[in-house]
Amino acid sequence: MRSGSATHSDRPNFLTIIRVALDTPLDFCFDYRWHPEDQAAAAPLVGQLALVPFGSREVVGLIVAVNVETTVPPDKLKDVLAIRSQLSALSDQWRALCVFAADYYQRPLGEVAIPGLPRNLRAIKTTALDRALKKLAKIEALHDATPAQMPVLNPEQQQAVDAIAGAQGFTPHLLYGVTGSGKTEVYLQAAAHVLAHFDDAQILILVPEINLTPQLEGSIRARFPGVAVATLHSSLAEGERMTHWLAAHLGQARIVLGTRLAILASLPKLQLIVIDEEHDPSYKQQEGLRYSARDLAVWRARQLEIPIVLGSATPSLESWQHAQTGRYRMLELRQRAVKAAVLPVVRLIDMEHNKPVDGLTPVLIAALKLRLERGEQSLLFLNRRGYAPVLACDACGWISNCSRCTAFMVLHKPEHRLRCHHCSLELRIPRSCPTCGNVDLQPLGRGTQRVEEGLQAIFPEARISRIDADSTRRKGSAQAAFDSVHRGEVDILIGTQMVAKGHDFKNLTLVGILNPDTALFSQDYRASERLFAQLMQVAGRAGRAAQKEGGSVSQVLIQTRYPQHPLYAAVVNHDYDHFANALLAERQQAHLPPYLYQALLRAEARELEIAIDFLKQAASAVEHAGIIINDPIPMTMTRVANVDRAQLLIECLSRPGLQSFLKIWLAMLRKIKTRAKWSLEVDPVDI
DNA sequence: AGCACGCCGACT
DNA sequence: GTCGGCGTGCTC
Repeated sequence: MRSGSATHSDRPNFLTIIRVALDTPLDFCFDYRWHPEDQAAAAPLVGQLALVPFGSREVVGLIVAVNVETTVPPDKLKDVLAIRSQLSALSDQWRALCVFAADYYQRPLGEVAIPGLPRNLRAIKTTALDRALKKLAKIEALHDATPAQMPVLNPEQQQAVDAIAGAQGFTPHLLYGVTGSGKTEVYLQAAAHVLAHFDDAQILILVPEINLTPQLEGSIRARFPGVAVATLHSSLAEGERMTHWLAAHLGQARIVLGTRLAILASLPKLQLIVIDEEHDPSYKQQEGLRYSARDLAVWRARQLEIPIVLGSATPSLESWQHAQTGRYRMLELRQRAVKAAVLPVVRLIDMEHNKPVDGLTPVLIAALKLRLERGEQSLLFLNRRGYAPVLACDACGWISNCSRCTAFMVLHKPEHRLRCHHCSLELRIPRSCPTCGNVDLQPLGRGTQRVEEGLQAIFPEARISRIDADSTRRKGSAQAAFDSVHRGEVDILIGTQMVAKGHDFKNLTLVGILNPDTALFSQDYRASERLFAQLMQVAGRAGRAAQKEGGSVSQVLIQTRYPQHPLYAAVVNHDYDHFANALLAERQQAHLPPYLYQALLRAEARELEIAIDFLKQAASAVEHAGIIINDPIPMTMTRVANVDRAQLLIECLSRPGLQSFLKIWLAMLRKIKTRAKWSLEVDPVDI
């Protein structure tokens, strides 16, 4: 134990000041003294991790500078406790990525760089790190990049692969192709090309949700049997996360497959990035550092001067715009690659003329009946879980409001509960109306449970399975439910958006979409873009496999009250091009993203007034040319778990303009004394 | 964000 | 008499 500054001043030549980024909301770094215990200790390097005392705790931080001159008074300076010298330093490029993200999203560097590291790397003890390093050292590095046999590509796919393989330097590609057009095969062959041409290349493949797309991981491993593949996602166990992260950092893992958090992985030999389903909202982190993994991926590709592939059947308007203007290279897959597979026929069912019973129109019921007779599977998509979204009293008008949120409590019949989906408050279903005593309480509206009940009454013999967040609460139960569908043990599958992603149901020939209309008239201008993507994605569950001889063409039936709506016309015609172009034109005219850049200041407090008051102060804190500061408004769902929330939208026609404003503004916001909790989001998606 | 310190209410 | 509520202030 060293103590007393006299010791240090005795040998000033050995004294080094190092600057460390720590995971704290304070937007500056911290300086520490370091001197070798003995002559053998190697000097700390930028990019290494260091254990330091911080307040009353000991924490691990990232060394961002050594031999700096410090302005911290000597009596405040503390000594570094240890350098994690067994771990090679994180690269300049990785740190530059963190610096960029911190700057762009207006957060301290440490909050970007540290939380993404495996928890055990941030631990005081290094036993887990040492163990993982030992384990990796024993694994013989795999070298054989020879892929297992490669399917022959159709001309469009081949063109796409050639374009990616031939790309020089930073080249963003938008791989635009409907479900089943063979995007995955393009990724795999582009990857094969990169692995064959660079001895030590690493490839990063991002997917929205790794648990819902187990097929991709399987295809990658099968295609590259001699290549080390590592996965990175939030449901890894700590030990696995440590070894996988280290394998990436050491360059051992040649293909890294991960969710959004993998974009912050250390990948020293990165040569290609693939973002599958690039439009997917889950690429946006929605708490803490609210980054867009897709945007960071593009930045990273530019920084490294490597190609990046953004794949989607329904690209985000941001990427679509870039492809239109030529900033991204458009690679289009028009044909379905699977032999004999054809696009499903999409039909609209006008609910005005086709009155639903229990939420199901006669046309849809007849279509379900036909599939049952043929022994084919059907999928009903309804993005609303529970039995009914509200319970109401006819006599006095009471409705099941949550006492803690601006929301209804949802009726969950199997559990005999009213449940708030926002604060998880649960009540027993009241036997009679709490205000007037009426015993005849009515469920209003329809969720997946109620559809399941109604369907079972119509088709008592049918094997019906419901997949939603409620039916799959137990770990592994979602997988079990999907497996059972794949084994053909289910005739009709009812599901929320959980069933929309990834799964490829071989014997599924009917998709019914029950209540999509609400998104058409949403306040959120992004709702229609999302609805289109979701409809295409669900529709893609049908008709993926080659049709049996004489089998039916897969059918998608959409129940709607607005069959004339242009969005549905585009879905029926499988015409994203025109739809996206029309949306872009609207956005341009209305001055909305991607023609405008936004930031959102949110505030929350026990009383709405406190939050609004803070936002008002923030709005008047500074004036700035070219910056539009809107009025503070309560959020649509004002109260969640007894906290009131409000927000303030900032807009600017130029991204750098917004950036430089935010920097100044934030410094002023930090000085405002308030009891509200607040946070700033750059490029918000939910407004 | 943590965490400690600090000053006022109901309890073994 | 103490446990503990969360307000305020600091972290190299």
